[in-house]
Amino acid sequence: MLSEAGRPLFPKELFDKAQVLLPSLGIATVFRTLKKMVEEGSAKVVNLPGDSPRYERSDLAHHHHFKCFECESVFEINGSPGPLEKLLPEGFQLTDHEITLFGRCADCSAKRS
Amino acid sequence: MLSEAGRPLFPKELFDKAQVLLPSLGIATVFRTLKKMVEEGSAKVVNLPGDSPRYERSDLAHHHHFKCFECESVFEINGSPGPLEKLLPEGFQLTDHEITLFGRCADCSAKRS
DNA sequence: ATCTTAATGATAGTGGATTATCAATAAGTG
DNA sequence: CACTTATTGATAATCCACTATCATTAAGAT
Repeated sequence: MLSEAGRPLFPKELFDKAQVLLPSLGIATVFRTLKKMVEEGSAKVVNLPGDSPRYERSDLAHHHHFKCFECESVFEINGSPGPLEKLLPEGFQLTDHEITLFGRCADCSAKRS
Repeated sequence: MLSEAGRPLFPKELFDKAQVLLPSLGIATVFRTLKKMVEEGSAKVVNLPGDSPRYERSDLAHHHHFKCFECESVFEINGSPGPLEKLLPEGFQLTDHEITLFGRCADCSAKRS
């Protein structure tokens, strides 16, 4: 149940993938396992705006996500824009940030022209 | 029902605020009105990671949001980090982005020291 | 004012994700 | 192996945001 793709997955996606290998698997076990993995630190919750939580392994380098609004696919984006601290008002402390890019992925862009 | 605060609001928040002025108001009307306003373009949906949709007036300049993980308050953040296009892989087209900063707001930072 | 049509409020219903329950199965242990 | 304990699968139950329904009320029109 541990392996993952190059993008964060929904519990249901994980369930479908895992069920191919372990047909008796139940969805409850997926949720239980994910919860445990997050507590233990081996998995991370990925909340993209407007969607229910996805999950990814936690040993990935800091990255963000791109969501194609046409095929709904999510991609990992490496690299970061400039420093974000300078955007904060006086007295605010920054501890985390989430950047989601939206647009058309390479495939959907190609199919369009 | 139209006026709003300096931050995006949940339908329920809007409902509570409006009910003070118009005690007979029902929650259905809030949802209906918001839907209409979004269609007409006078309001905008704000999806912050992990939360249900908030709403804000659409005549605001481009901005992002900061969410205090202590008091849960959301603040508008003006300004933008560097260009985001350069983060994209070949062939990807960027049409929108969402940046959410997390941390401790000025009030919660102060109360802490 | 009378008739017609649109907007509203109360609330039941829906949809989707997640959790609880509990009997069945699998793991450990000695 | 016999027994104790933990894990699992199936599914009912829960939670929440949102929508549908429909009788009532308010607006408009003449």
